[in-house]
Amino acid sequence: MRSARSLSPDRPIVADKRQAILRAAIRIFAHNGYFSSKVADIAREAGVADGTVYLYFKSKEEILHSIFDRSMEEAIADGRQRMEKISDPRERLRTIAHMHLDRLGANRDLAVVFQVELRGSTKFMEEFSAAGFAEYLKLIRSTFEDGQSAGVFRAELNAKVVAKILFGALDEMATNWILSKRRYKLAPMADQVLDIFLNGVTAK
Amino acid sequence: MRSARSLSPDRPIVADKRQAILRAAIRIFAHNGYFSSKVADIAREAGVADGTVYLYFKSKEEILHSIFDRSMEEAIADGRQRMEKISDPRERLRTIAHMHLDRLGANRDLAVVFQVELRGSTKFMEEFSAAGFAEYLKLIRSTFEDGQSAGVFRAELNAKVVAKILFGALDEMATNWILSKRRYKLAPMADQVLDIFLNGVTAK
DNA sequence: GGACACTGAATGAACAGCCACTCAGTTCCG
DNA sequence: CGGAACTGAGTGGCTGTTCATTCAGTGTCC
Repeated sequence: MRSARSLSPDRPIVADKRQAILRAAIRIFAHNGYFSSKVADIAREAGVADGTVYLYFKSKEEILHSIFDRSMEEAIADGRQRMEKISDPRERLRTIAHMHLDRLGANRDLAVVFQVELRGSTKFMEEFSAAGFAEYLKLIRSTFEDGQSAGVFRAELNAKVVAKILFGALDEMATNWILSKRRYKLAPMADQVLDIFLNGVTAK
Repeated sequence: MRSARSLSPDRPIVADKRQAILRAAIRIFAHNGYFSSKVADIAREAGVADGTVYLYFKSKEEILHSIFDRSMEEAIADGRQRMEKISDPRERLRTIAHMHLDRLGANRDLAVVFQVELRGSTKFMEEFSAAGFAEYLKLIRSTFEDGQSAGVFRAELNAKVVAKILFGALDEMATNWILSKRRYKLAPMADQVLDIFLNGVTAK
């Protein structure tokens, strides 16, 4: 190890602890719900003292925000990148849908936080909605509009509504998957949604 | 009025107070969120003392449950009744969708409770899901299956998934309507959803 | 090399505020 | 008068947040 840590001057192990706390919080929130989760539980799960949590986060609420921000940022960056290589609007929507369910399906705890905990108050909803969800809906919508311009999709449809429909359908798949006792793969549901959706919006 | 109340033997004004508390709770929950709502606030809004709330409800949580139970019961009874007069599966789904958004669109506070507050914890979600949502999904699903048998809808589609898609789309319309700053009518969105949905699932 | 001073990350006990729920007492009504 | 309905101040338990204290690691000076 030696003086390796002098490479990151001020905060040697910092990134790890922050990360550990976030990971712990996702698990705790998912299992107990945001409001029933105690900061002390998160600290224990992360292997740090209660006070340490407050060296990295201003409040319990900020932890929830950070979880959302990090994940959403990652997802959108990831998405934009994939979009660059695809030009067909139908394929683009297909990719978006798959990425959506892939991501949630890969981490059940995170999915619970996204599908349930983040929805639990208008206050949160408005904040989060303003931030990431809105942007995500816009991505779907503009992709759809491209398809309309290209004559692939029915021109008379309201793109904003169409975007909500696709999002809502995917969202319901995710929520149902979490609540279901049965264990099945989430990602493949995307194809069934797309089948109906694309069939419904494609210009003849 | 006089001795009219002796018609309901044991609890004269009971229904009124119970009703008042429920109504108050809907407003308070919608404005502050379930967890931030104080029982004292509900009591004040209902014009009763704190303790009175506990004469009618075992706990704060039971109030939330009652709101859900009453509304859902009413909605489903109402729905079944309307279904009797309609035989065409497409018309049935259209009616379900309209009733869904009509009901939520008619009472914003109740809509907030349903779309946001009831979704805020896996615990609630599981309980509620088990109860009413599941039954509602089943109603959609079996209506769709009738349509499949009749050759109206594509036979190769998984009815369970189709039901989730329709529900998810409607649900998203409602949630978006609540969160939106813009004021618009919710009910008409049903037609736009149905246009795409029916177009997507109809047998050619 | 080693003694000393310094730094700031980490700790966890203690605090302070909050609020669901209780219950002893009051009011109301027949 | 008696019982039922109602009241609302008080209580107990809980938990987010703070902060005095610790101490491993680092730099400085002789």
